[in-house]
Amino acid sequence: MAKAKDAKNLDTSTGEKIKEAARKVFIKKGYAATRTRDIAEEAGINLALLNYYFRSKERLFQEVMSEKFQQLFSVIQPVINNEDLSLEEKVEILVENYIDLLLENQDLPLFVLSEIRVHPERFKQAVQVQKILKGSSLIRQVREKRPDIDPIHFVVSLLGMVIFPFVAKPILFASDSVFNEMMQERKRLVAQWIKAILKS
Amino acid sequence: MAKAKDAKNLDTSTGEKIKEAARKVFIKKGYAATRTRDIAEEAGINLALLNYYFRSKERLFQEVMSEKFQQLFSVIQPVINNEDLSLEEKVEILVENYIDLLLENQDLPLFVLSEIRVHPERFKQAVQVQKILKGSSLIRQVREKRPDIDPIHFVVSLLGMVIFPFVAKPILFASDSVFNEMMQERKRLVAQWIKAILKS
DNA sequence: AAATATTTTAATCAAATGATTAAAATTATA
DNA sequence: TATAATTTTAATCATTTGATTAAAATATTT
Repeated sequence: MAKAKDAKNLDTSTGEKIKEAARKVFIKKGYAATRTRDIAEEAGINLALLNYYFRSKERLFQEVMSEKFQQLFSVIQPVINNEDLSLEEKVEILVENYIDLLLENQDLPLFVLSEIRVHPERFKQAVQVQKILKGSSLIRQVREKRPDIDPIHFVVSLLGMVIFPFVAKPILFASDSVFNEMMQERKRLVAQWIKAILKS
Repeated sequence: MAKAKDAKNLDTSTGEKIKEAARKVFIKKGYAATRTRDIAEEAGINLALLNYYFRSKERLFQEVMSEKFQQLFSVIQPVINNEDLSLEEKVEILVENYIDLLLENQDLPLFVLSEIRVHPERFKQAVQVQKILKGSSLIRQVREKRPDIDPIHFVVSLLGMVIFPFVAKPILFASDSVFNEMMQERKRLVAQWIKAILKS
């Protein structure tokens, strides 16, 4: 075989170069505004190679999106189902980890959410998220502590307080440095506030 | 003159038919995925009329977006600057009014936010929102009550708790009816919770 | 080294797309 | 009613776009 799949080529192979360029361009422009030529140029490869390696723009996008969707939930899943953590510990870790993830990938939430909005049919993974969440240790612990309120309200509040600033950043925040400092401060505040409303 | 600008034609005129179709299609698909032919078909008019009345796809979009951007903030502005309302009253009214607005226009936040993300340069209006917010009566009242915390944290939390469910709806909620009931219940909860964390 | 398989390139296609044009139809004005 | 202005239509343009093809270049196997 002539395929360059040796260890040292795994991260610089043509396929990976294309995928990395696709991540960058798809996330920056969204699916519809992205031209396969943009990706090819960004990757420094011939346009035909994109189709040679990934068949179509659509399939390349699916690979990128599937990866980004997972990235968005892989931080949550191990925490919300860790039976060894108390409810308050879960809240603290979730907030801290999620803000750190989003600070490193600020366009992630809006990229995923806006593509889902336009093409909900492509995201059957979303149904699974609902199931995993519903059956999680976190939800059970919240229900025990506050049987009077649907636990999803607390989860939505936590996620809203953490994710929304990233989604509304262009409207609400002036500079990057102000935003970043604010989000560091916010780790402590959101954890504190969620714990407070769980008691209220 | 031959223009049909009589009162009875104002809402069914060709220009308004095009604009209404543009609202529908742009919001459903986003700018990049929208074809001017989609809008023409939706409006039941000849494609050339779109350019005759609005010059270009770009200009038609600007009109629609400007309208929708305003819609998203016109509910807030009068409340946050009403000197006659106490902080707690402002919180209650903001939450109630905003949830009602978004229940009637569920795609509004994600439509506006995702277009801003992809084309931030087109939204100079966003800077004004920051100014108006910063100088609002609401911010002053929050600062008085909690001088220890940057008031923007509270505003972001309120907006996050209210807007995020609409943004994450396809992922977090199964059916429309469940969602709508949940959001009605949420009016009371978010108001209560924001008031609580203002005291914590 | 020769033969074979894989990767890369330049050229090209067909369809889609935003926009324009010139003529026809309609409406308003004189 | 005749004339002028406005609106609407069908046809067409020039680009753009995703994808393909056939040949060239490179790497692998025998």
